[in-house]
Amino acid sequence: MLDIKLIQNDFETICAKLRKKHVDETLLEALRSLSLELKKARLELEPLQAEQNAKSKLFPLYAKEGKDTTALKEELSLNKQKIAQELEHVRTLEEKLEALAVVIPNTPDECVPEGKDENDNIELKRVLTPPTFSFTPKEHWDIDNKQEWIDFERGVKLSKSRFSVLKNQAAKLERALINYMLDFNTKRGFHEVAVPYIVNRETLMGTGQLPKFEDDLFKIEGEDLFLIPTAEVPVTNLFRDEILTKEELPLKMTAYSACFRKEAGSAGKDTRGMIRQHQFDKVELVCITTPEQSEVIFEEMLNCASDLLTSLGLAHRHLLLCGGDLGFSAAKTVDLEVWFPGQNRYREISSVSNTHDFQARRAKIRFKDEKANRLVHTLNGSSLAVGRTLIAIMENYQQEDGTIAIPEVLKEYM
RNA sequence: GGACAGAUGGGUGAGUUGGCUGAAACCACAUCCCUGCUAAGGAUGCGUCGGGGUAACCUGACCGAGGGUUCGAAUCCCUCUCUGUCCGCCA
Repeated sequence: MLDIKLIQNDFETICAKLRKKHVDETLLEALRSLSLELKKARLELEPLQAEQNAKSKLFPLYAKEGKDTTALKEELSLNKQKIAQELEHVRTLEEKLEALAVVIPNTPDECVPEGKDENDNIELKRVLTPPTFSFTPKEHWDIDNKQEWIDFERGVKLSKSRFSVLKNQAAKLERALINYMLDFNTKRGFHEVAVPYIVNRETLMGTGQLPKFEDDLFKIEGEDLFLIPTAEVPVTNLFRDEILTKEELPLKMTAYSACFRKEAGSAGKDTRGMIRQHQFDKVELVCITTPEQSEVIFEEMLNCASDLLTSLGLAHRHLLLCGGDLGFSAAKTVDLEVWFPGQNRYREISSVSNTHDFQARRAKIRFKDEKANRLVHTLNGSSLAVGRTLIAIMENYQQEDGTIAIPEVLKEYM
């Protein structure tokens, strides 16, 4: 959520920033006028309440002095009605304001480039050079054409399209990858946590998936509960409604979880193979920091994910997302794209974002700083999407005879 | 799933015959003093969010959530949620 005060006091700046994200300005104007209206309404309500409070305290005094309270009582009954009216007005405005405020995305950081979509993202750097092959490299489903590793057909039988089953070496590699990634992150100072895969509405509001993106989530029927789309959701919300001490920051966490996404709006995209599934595994990094240190932590997280790819021998590149491609909660995002020889292109495998205080304001995560309580910064990043790493290994480590080599660092995990 | 009990500030925990209690006390924490040695003593401060004011300060809301009764509710009534204990079930 944006800071309403900033919208009141520095409207033009907020508008200019959100223009990068192509937000409809009439929404912002509505938000501003609503917030001013609410301020005015409160100003009318509060003196009435103050009067009611003060005069109510007269009753015990009157009783002591034996004075008659009939007139006072009548006056306050009347005032009470006025309060009820004003209160109703204030609440209506509050609800409207809240409904509007929670669907407006975060403002992008200054470093975010202008742009419409993924074509306007800026490549920051490339790490490792893609491997060369003495034969034409295949896509992962062709390497494994007998479905010895990934059984797409039976995944569909069990559930529906975009579900798959891992078998044999693939199942084992998946497990090895999860352990390797968690160990790698732990060595970098991230503390491992294991969290629920089913969370409530407040939790999803906190990180910004709700109310706007309910269609992307799997909902538990008959309950106000949802399957998590990423571990970022429960891990960030661990500290919802809490006031942390400055000493315990930064909180650096890593978690493995299964992730569930409806992939609404992705019809026809990546329908083959394991790139885009309704259920996938991911190892996530989440940090909670002071505003002062969040940029440093961002780099640390990005390096962690990038180094992880390097350690697996996977060529990749860093992409600074442009305003139009930036997610709802993010102020700044760098995507990591790994080289897929079979597809002959880079594909996203990690995404590291700084949300500044956007999620913190929604989730009320604060820290004690000297005198005041301030909002923390929250950051998240994948390190890495496990399924995509698995198929990246399949494509990059494929041999001419159809077998697949195992990256050196994973051997002890297999 | 059934029965009973409970839900108060960072923690423990008073307050539940409605009225200067937004909240005792203790612990923790912060600053200062004393003392000097690893422990102790003293003073002050210390809930959250918001509005007004240069400031001192004034003021609104909040005692699980929502609603009700009342001039006035942490305290009474209703609904919901959660936690604990016992029973049932179960990996």
